[in-house]
Amino acid sequence: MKAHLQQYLTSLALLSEADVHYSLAAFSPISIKKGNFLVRQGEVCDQAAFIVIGGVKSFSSDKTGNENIICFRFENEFTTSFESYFFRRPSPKSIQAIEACVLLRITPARLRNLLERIPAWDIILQELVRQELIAREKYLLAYHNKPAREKYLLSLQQAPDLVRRVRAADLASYLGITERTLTRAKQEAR
Amino acid sequence: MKAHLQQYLTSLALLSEADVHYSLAAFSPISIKKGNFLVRQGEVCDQAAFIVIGGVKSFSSDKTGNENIICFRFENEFTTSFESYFFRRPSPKSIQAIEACVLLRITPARLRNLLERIPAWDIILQELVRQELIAREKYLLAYHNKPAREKYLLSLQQAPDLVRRVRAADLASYLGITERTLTRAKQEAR
DNA sequence: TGCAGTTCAGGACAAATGTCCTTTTTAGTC
DNA sequence: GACTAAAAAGGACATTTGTCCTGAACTGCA
Repeated sequence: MKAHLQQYLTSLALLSEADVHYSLAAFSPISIKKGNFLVRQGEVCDQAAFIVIGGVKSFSSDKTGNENIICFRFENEFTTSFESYFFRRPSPKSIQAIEACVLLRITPARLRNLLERIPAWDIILQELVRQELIAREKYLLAYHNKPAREKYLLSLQQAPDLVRRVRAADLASYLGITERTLTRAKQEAR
Repeated sequence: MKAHLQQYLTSLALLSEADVHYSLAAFSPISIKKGNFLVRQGEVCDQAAFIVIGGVKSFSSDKTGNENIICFRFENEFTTSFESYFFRRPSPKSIQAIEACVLLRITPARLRNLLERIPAWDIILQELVRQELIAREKYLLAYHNKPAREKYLLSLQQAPDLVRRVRAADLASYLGITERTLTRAKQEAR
């Protein structure tokens, strides 16, 4: 169950074997169904999760319920509403399972404990934040200010697995276009 | 000249007076004209800068020269091509002065020196990265998947100073629309 | 003050995208 | 295998946005 996380933490080469072991104990496994929420926009996020199986989407939604997806996460990635989790503020976004998921969760309290006992966790978190920033910038630099067809072709090229895996409506939201426009782009690509 | 940076560093409450003093010495003042580049896309960024006076834009540009602006920075903010500066990789974006600027620059080598001598600089950098991530997410959560007029009204409301200060073409690029569309939005807002 | 370069507003038309809806396809369940 | 729900495709039309262009307003500097 925790084998993937164990391997992930080991591969970072920042923790001793004992540290990895101690760290694993701080995570609790949970299975959730497709459609369940890890966090709801406006609520304080009290968990970060390592995804063992499945995938999630992060998004904001307006009063009319339109979803604005800004990121997906899958196996062997962490997911949380970063600001909300660390600063205990209402979350600006929701995180929802787009597939049945198996997660390893950790509460802020347990994470604080890890940080006190194992200083290297500080490095790990720094790196996660950095990667997250780089990912957001990469998205903006590549997709922002591009017409729909180009964005679709780009996603096909840069993230074919994502295109295959998420449903059309979610991919469209991520690309900042409507489902109808995505269909047209697909059709023209044939 | 360095008074603003001194005040900025002091206000963080992370450095002793001596640390602040030592830190200031690592920064070199430079004046640049509107239009000059701090970094060019594709080159390795060898400076981070604290903006004393003026403003800059960060953007990617495609072969046709279209600018895709993803962020602005002004007085009392740091600016750099983060990944390029820290990992010595080609920068995915350019940073260019949109006004005459007075900057305080620091090279990666000098920053490393600061990090060795003053551990609190680690905290400062972490915080800068965090703020950067939060800013990008905030943009995406608020502006992504919104029609042009709404984005313009939102920027008017959330960042009126920015709207006043940057030229229309740059604001349009930042909002992901054309200058013509921005003009229409302005007209309808009257 | 006048001139040149830059920035901004807006007309006319074309193209892209969105809305609303129906049909087809797919996936899951008993 | 049949039934149901979910997802995807696509038609018809409205709206938004973009392109190309011109003229007005503004800015900096001689």
